[in-house]
Amino acid sequence: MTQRLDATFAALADPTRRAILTMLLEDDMAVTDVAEPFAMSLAAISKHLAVLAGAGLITQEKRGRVKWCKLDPDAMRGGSVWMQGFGQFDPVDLDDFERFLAAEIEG
Amino acid sequence: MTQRLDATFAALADPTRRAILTMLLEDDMAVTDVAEPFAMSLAAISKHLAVLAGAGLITQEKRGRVKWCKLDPDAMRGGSVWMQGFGQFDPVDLDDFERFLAAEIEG
DNA sequence: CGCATATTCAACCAAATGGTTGACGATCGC
DNA sequence: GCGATCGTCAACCATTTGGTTGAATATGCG
Repeated sequence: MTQRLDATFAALADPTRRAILTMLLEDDMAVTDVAEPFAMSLAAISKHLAVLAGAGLITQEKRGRVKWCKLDPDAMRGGSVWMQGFGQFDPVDLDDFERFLAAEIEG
Repeated sequence: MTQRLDATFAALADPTRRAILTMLLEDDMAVTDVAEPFAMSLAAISKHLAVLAGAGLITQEKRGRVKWCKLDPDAMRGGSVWMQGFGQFDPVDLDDFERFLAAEIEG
Protein backbone atom coordinates (compact mmCIF):
# COMPACT_ATOMS: atom_id res chain seq x y z
CA MET A 1 0.00 0.00 0.00
CA THR A 2 2.76 2.36 1.00
CA GLN A 3 4.82 1.29 -1.99
CA ARG A 4 1.83 1.88 -4.20
CA LEU A 5 1.66 5.48 -3.02
CA ASP A 6 5.43 5.80 -3.45
CA ALA A 7 5.09 4.76 -7.07
CA THR A 8 2.08 6.95 -7.74
CA PHE A 9 3.53 10.12 -6.31
CA ALA A 10 7.00 9.52 -7.72
CA ALA A 11 5.50 9.04 -11.17
CA LEU A 12 3.52 12.25 -10.84
CA ALA A 13 6.53 14.24 -9.60
CA ASP A 14 7.91 14.64 -13.12
CA PRO A 15 6.49 17.35 -15.39
CA THR A 16 7.11 15.33 -18.56
CA ARG A 17 5.13 12.45 -17.16
CA ARG A 18 2.29 14.68 -16.02
CA ALA A 19 2.19 16.24 -19.48
CA ILE A 20 1.99 12.77 -21.02
CA LEU A 21 -0.95 11.93 -18.79
CA THR A 22 -2.77 15.08 -19.85
CA MET A 23 -2.17 14.14 -23.48
CA LEU A 24 -3.63 10.70 -22.86
CA LEU A 25 -6.68 12.34 -21.38
CA GLU A 26 -7.61 13.24 -24.94
CA ASP A 27 -7.11 9.85 -26.49
CA ASP A 28 -5.00 6.70 -26.53
CA MET A 29 -1.67 7.20 -28.30
CA ALA A 30 1.23 5.28 -29.78
CA VAL A 31 4.63 5.71 -28.13
CA THR A 32 6.03 7.62 -31.10
CA ASP A 33 3.13 10.06 -31.06
CA VAL A 34 3.48 10.59 -27.33
CA ALA A 35 7.13 11.48 -27.90
CA GLU A 36 6.54 13.86 -30.76
CA PRO A 37 5.96 17.15 -28.85
CA PHE A 38 8.91 16.63 -26.50
CA ALA A 39 12.49 17.78 -27.08
CA MET A 40 13.83 14.47 -25.92
CA SER A 41 14.76 11.10 -27.38
CA LEU A 42 12.21 8.39 -28.01
CA ALA A 43 14.09 6.16 -25.58
CA ALA A 44 13.64 8.72 -22.81
CA ILE A 45 9.89 8.88 -23.43
CA SER A 46 9.79 5.09 -23.53
CA LYS A 47 11.32 5.08 -20.05
CA HIS A 48 8.83 7.65 -18.79
CA LEU A 49 6.00 5.51 -20.13
CA ALA A 50 7.47 2.51 -18.35
CA VAL A 51 7.44 4.46 -15.09
CA LEU A 52 3.81 5.44 -15.64
CA ALA A 53 2.89 1.86 -16.48
CA GLY A 54 4.79 0.66 -13.41
CA ALA A 55 2.69 2.94 -11.27
CA GLY A 56 -0.42 1.63 -13.00
CA LEU A 57 -1.29 5.08 -14.28
CA ILE A 58 -1.33 3.87 -17.85
CA THR A 59 -1.69 0.51 -19.56
CA GLN A 60 0.15 -0.40 -22.73
CA GLU A 61 -1.09 -2.79 -25.35
CA LYS A 62 0.95 -3.81 -28.34
CA ARG A 63 -1.02 -4.19 -31.56
CA GLY A 64 1.16 -5.00 -34.52
CA ARG A 65 4.30 -2.94 -34.27
CA VAL A 66 2.69 -0.07 -32.42
CA LYS A 67 2.23 -0.01 -28.66
CA TRP A 68 -0.86 1.85 -27.58
CA CYS A 69 -0.82 3.81 -24.34
CA LYS A 70 -4.06 4.25 -22.46
CA LEU A 71 -4.70 6.34 -19.38
CA ASP A 72 -5.84 4.38 -16.33
CA PRO A 73 -7.11 7.12 -14.05
CA ASP A 74 -8.41 4.72 -11.46
CA ALA A 75 -4.81 4.16 -10.33
CA MET A 76 -4.86 7.72 -9.09
CA ARG A 77 -7.61 7.04 -6.62
CA GLY A 78 -5.33 5.94 -3.78
CA GLY A 79 -3.19 9.04 -3.90
CA SER A 80 -6.16 11.28 -4.34
CA VAL A 81 -7.96 9.88 -1.33
CA TRP A 82 -4.77 10.18 0.70
CA MET A 83 -4.38 13.86 -0.16
CA GLN A 84 -8.01 14.70 0.36
CA GLY A 85 -7.85 13.21 3.81
CA PHE A 86 -5.34 15.86 4.75
CA GLY A 87 -6.83 18.83 3.08
CA GLN A 88 -10.47 18.17 3.71
CA PHE A 89 -11.02 20.72 0.98
CA ASP A 90 -13.33 18.33 -0.79
CA PRO A 91 -15.81 15.70 0.23
CA VAL A 92 -14.03 12.47 0.97
CA ASP A 93 -14.95 9.04 2.20
CA LEU A 94 -13.50 9.20 5.70
CA ASP A 95 -13.53 5.43 6.09
CA ASP A 96 -11.32 5.09 3.03
CA PHE A 97 -8.93 7.57 4.49
CA GLU A 98 -8.84 5.91 7.89
CA ARG A 99 -7.75 2.68 6.25
CA PHE A 100 -5.05 4.41 4.24
CA LEU A 101 -3.82 6.15 7.34
CA ALA A 102 -3.61 2.93 9.31
CA ALA A 103 -1.74 1.19 6.51
CA GLU A 104 0.63 4.13 6.19
CA ILE A 105 1.56 4.21 9.86
CA GLU A 106 2.37 0.55 10.19
CA GLY A 107 4.62 0.99 7.14
CA MET B 1 2.81 26.07 -11.16
CA THR B 2 4.40 23.02 -12.70
CA GLN B 3 7.32 23.30 -10.30
CA ARG B 4 4.90 23.55 -7.44
CA LEU B 5 3.35 20.24 -8.42
CA ASP B 6 6.84 18.77 -8.86
CA ALA B 7 7.68 19.72 -5.30
CA THR B 8 4.38 18.54 -3.87
CA PHE B 9 4.42 15.13 -5.50
CA ALA B 10 8.13 14.58 -4.95
CA ALA B 11 7.71 15.38 -1.26
CA LEU B 12 4.82 12.93 -1.00
CA ALA B 13 6.70 10.18 -2.84
CA ASP B 14 8.68 9.23 0.27
CA PRO B 15 7.06 7.00 2.91
CA THR B 16 8.98 8.59 5.78
CA ARG B 17 7.71 12.01 4.77
CA ARG B 18 4.14 10.79 4.41
CA ALA B 19 4.37 9.21 7.85
CA ILE B 20 5.62 12.51 9.25
CA LEU B 21 2.64 14.29 7.75
CA THR B 22 0.23 11.82 9.31
CA MET B 23 1.91 12.39 12.67
CA LEU B 24 1.50 16.13 12.29
CA LEU B 25 -2.18 15.56 11.62
CA GLU B 26 -2.49 14.85 15.33
CA ASP B 27 -0.62 17.86 16.59
CA ASP B 28 2.31 20.21 16.04
CA MET B 29 5.64 18.65 16.98
CA ALA B 30 9.25 19.51 17.67
CA VAL B 31 11.89 18.11 15.30
CA THR B 32 13.28 15.76 17.94
CA ASP B 33 9.84 14.34 18.67
CA VAL B 34 9.14 13.88 14.99
CA ALA B 35 12.36 11.89 14.70
CA GLU B 36 11.72 9.67 17.72
CA PRO B 37 9.73 6.81 16.09
CA PHE B 38 12.07 6.48 13.11
CA ALA B 39 15.15 4.28 12.87
CA MET B 40 17.14 7.06 11.32
CA SER B 41 19.38 9.91 12.40
CA LEU B 42 18.00 13.23 13.53
CA ALA B 43 19.86 14.89 10.66
CA ALA B 44 18.04 12.72 8.16
CA ILE B 45 14.67 13.69 9.64
CA SER B 46 15.75 17.31 9.63
CA LYS B 47 16.36 17.01 5.90
CA HIS B 48 12.99 15.37 5.34
CA LEU B 49 11.34 18.22 7.21
CA ALA B 50 13.21 20.70 5.03
CA VAL B 51 11.82 18.98 1.95
CA LEU B 52 8.30 19.13 3.35
CA ALA B 53 8.74 22.78 4.25
CA GLY B 54 10.16 23.47 0.80
CA ALA B 55 7.02 22.02 -0.72
CA GLY B 56 4.96 24.14 1.65
CA LEU B 57 3.37 21.09 3.21
CA ILE B 58 4.54 22.13 6.65
CA THR B 59 5.64 25.36 8.27
CA GLN B 60 8.37 25.55 10.88
CA GLU B 61 8.55 28.10 13.63
CA LYS B 62 11.47 28.31 16.02
CA ARG B 63 10.50 29.14 19.58
CA GLY B 64 13.44 29.11 21.90
CA ARG B 65 15.68 26.24 21.01
CA VAL B 66 12.90 24.07 19.67
CA LYS B 67 11.55 24.29 16.15
CA TRP B 68 7.88 23.50 15.91
CA CYS B 69 6.55 21.77 12.84
CA LYS B 70 2.99 22.41 11.77
CA LEU B 71 1.02 20.75 9.01
CA ASP B 72 -0.12 23.08 6.24
CA PRO B 73 -2.67 20.95 4.42
CA ASP B 74 -3.73 23.72 2.12
CA ALA B 75 -0.51 23.21 0.17
CA MET B 76 -1.93 19.87 -0.91
CA ARG B 77 -4.84 21.46 -2.70
CA GLY B 78 -3.05 21.92 -6.02
CA GLY B 79 -1.99 18.31 -6.31
CA SER B 80 -5.33 17.08 -5.09
CA VAL B 81 -7.25 19.08 -7.66
CA TRP B 82 -4.88 17.89 -10.35
CA MET B 83 -5.45 14.24 -9.49
CA GLN B 84 -9.18 14.56 -9.10
CA GLY B 85 -9.39 16.06 -12.55
CA PHE B 86 -8.12 12.78 -13.95
CA GLY B 87 -10.03 10.37 -11.86
CA GLN B 88 -13.30 12.20 -11.59
CA PHE B 89 -13.92 9.88 -8.66
CA ASP B 90 -14.99 12.80 -6.53
CA PRO B 91 -16.67 16.12 -7.08
CA VAL B 92 -14.17 18.62 -8.37
CA ASP B 93 -14.24 22.20 -9.52
CA LEU B 94 -13.80 21.67 -13.23
CA ASP B 95 -12.77 25.27 -13.81
CA ASP B 96 -9.89 24.84 -11.38
CA PHE B 97 -8.81 21.76 -13.22
CA GLU B 98 -9.02 23.40 -16.62
CA ARG B 99 -6.64 26.09 -15.44
CA PHE B 100 -4.21 23.55 -14.03
CA LEU B 101 -4.35 21.62 -17.23
CA ALA B 102 -3.63 24.66 -19.34
CA ALA B 103 -0.69 25.68 -17.15
CA GLU B 104 0.65 22.15 -17.24
CA ILE B 105 0.58 21.88 -21.00
CA GLU B 106 2.42 25.12 -21.69
CA GLY B 107 5.06 23.91 -19.23
C1' DC C 1 29.41 30.04 34.16
C1' DG C 2 29.07 25.38 32.51
C1' DC C 3 26.67 21.54 30.96
C1' DA C 4 22.90 19.36 28.53
C1' DT C 5 19.52 19.70 24.89
C1' DA C 6 17.80 21.02 20.15
C1' DT C 7 18.90 21.52 15.58
C1' DT C 8 21.62 22.32 11.60
C1' DC C 9 25.89 22.16 8.76
C1' DA C 10 29.47 19.91 6.06
C1' DA C 11 31.57 16.28 4.04
C1' DC C 12 30.94 12.12 2.38
C1' DC C 13 28.71 7.86 0.29
C1' DA C 14 25.67 4.53 -2.37
C1' DA C 15 21.87 4.15 -5.08
C1' DA C 16 18.29 6.01 -7.96
C1' DT C 17 16.85 9.25 -11.72
C1' DG C 18 16.66 11.37 -16.15
C1' DG C 19 18.92 11.80 -20.00
C1' DT C 20 22.05 10.38 -24.18
C1' DT C 21 23.59 7.34 -28.13
C1' DG C 22 23.91 3.18 -30.93
C1' DA C 23 22.61 -1.38 -31.87
C1' DC C 24 18.94 -4.54 -32.06
C1' DG C 25 14.36 -7.26 -32.89
C1' DA C 26 9.70 -6.95 -34.79
C1' DT C 27 6.54 -5.73 -38.03
C1' DC C 28 4.56 -3.32 -41.97
C1' DG C 29 4.28 -2.10 -47.02
C1' DC C 30 5.84 -2.55 -51.55
C1' DG D 1 12.77 -10.12 -49.68
C1' DC D 2 13.94 -5.38 -48.48
C1' DG D 3 13.85 -1.06 -46.69
C1' DA D 4 11.52 1.88 -43.50
C1' DT D 5 9.19 2.32 -39.10
C1' DC D 6 8.15 1.19 -34.05
C1' DG D 7 9.93 0.46 -29.88
C1' DT D 8 13.22 -1.42 -26.47
C1' DC D 9 17.81 -2.65 -24.74
C1' DA D 10 22.46 -1.71 -23.12
C1' DA D 11 26.01 1.05 -21.81
C1' DC D 12 27.18 5.20 -20.32
C1' DC D 13 26.95 9.85 -17.89
C1' DA D 14 25.70 13.77 -14.65
C1' DT D 15 22.73 15.03 -11.06
C1' DT D 16 19.71 14.23 -7.30
C1' DT D 17 18.29 11.70 -3.34
C1' DG D 18 18.41 9.61 1.09
C1' DG D 19 21.26 8.34 4.30
C1' DT D 20 25.58 8.53 7.50
C1' DT D 21 28.87 10.79 10.91
C1' DG D 22 31.13 14.50 13.44
C1' DA D 23 31.57 19.20 14.40
C1' DA D 24 29.25 23.54 15.13
C1' DT D 25 25.58 26.80 16.84
C1' DA D 26 21.96 28.21 19.77
C1' DT D 27 19.33 28.07 23.71
C1' DG D 28 17.73 26.55 28.36
C1' DC D 29 18.78 25.11 33.20
C1' DG D 30 20.92 24.88 37.67
